[in-house]
Amino acid sequence: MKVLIADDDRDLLELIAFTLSQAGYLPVKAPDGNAALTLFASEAPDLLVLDINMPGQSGFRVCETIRTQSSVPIMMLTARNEEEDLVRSLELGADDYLTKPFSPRTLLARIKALMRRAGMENSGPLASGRIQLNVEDHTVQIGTEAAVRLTKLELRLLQMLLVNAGRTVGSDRLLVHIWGHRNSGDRQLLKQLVHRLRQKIEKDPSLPEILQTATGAGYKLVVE
Amino acid sequence: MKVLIADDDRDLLELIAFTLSQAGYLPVKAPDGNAALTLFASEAPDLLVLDINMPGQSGFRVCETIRTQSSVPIMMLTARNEEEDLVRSLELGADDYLTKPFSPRTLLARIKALMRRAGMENSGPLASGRIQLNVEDHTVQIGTEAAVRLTKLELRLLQMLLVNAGRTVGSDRLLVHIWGHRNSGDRQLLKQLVHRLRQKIEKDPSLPEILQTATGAGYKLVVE
DNA sequence: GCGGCCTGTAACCGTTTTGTAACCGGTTCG
DNA sequence: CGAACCGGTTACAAAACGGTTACAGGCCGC
Repeated sequence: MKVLIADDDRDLLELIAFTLSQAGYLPVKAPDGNAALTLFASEAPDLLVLDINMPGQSGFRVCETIRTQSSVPIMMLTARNEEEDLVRSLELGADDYLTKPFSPRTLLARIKALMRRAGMENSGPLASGRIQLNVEDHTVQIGTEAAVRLTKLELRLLQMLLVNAGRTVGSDRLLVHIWGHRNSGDRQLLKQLVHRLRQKIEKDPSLPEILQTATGAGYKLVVE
Repeated sequence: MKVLIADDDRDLLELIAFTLSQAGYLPVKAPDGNAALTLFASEAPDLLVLDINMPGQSGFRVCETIRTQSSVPIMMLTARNEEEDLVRSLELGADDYLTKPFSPRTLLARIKALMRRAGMENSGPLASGRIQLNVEDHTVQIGTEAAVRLTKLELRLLQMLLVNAGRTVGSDRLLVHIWGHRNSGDRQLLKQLVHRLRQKIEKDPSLPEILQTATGAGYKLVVE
């Protein structure tokens, strides 16, 4: 499993590469953004770890560029005071992020989680029961119904619920996953998003069968 | 969710414990490193918060020792000028750190993040005897009965009682755990909450078999 | 620039949850 | 005995929550 790491901090780059090779991955090292793009093309890694702050091409740019051609999982690295950038990263298509400093253990755990989440060997449609989510072209198909087009946010919501299909996902977790850190009291956004998604995927949106409410806790997907 | 806190600063220890109990965690307090190790063995907490500077065993040592036997998430606390120790801590397997002073809000956010990362956000159903508490979607199942939905406060109460199943839990402790510090005379709230919970989980709420009263002391859960 | 979606924001409504008060019966103790 | 206290219960008010409607600004393709 190849992992491309891009960071201009030499020490950190080596540390990460070492950690990953210890864990059985094949690290590919890029000291800046341009190298990252070149190596991405030549090495075809299975996962990317991008620092945001890099000379020349920022991690942002790299992420943006790569997302135009691939849905490979991307993890961003960021310093503690760049949290607004985070939201932008997620919007650009990054899948997870880590705030520096972090422990090698943590990085490893998150990378594993990302691989698992991405399904890795199967980067195609994410499915569970009668729900089939096609991440690439933003559509879902429920049972034998016609496929429905989703917006970016609806996709994120459904993705998170589908990964945890059958189990309740807390509102806070959803908020963080969909919008990045947000004023914690902002339940209205989630309320809205759930409502809009239900209009699209439920037979009778006022009696939800798929996207159910766990009052006081969160929402869950019923997939039988 | 039990959290072991080790700090020799009494005030800070109490503050952290209070903050965590407010947030629904079960704090366990250790005034020094040795106590931390003892309590770690006896209480089996789900997360550790360790101050680095402590008389006797430093947080450092404690971290090292515990890592030899467990991969429980560890957060280190450090004063501003101890940053070198930090790096060593992280290398030793700590998962995150906070620099003093910090706000309770911050601590809480980081602890939550840590739990999530460790994948123990919803550490599955907490069970004892015939009582099965599902924290993630706020339900309990008693024996083979249908699962019952609980409110946030009912969940906290039952959680506290279940963790101490069979033993009496004092009213004051319950009050603190559920509402945080409160006008101490406010037993009415607890009375109410117990009453409401009994309506949901007891076969005959007027003859409680599960949630029993220890007159003058508190309540306890009978799980046989 | 226009019209279309997508997203964020506010307001309203009915329901659930939580807080507060009052009453009841039992026990304790001066 | 009677006042004080305790826990259980009933009743009601206040606050929070979730669903819904409506609307405005942003963005994109035409």
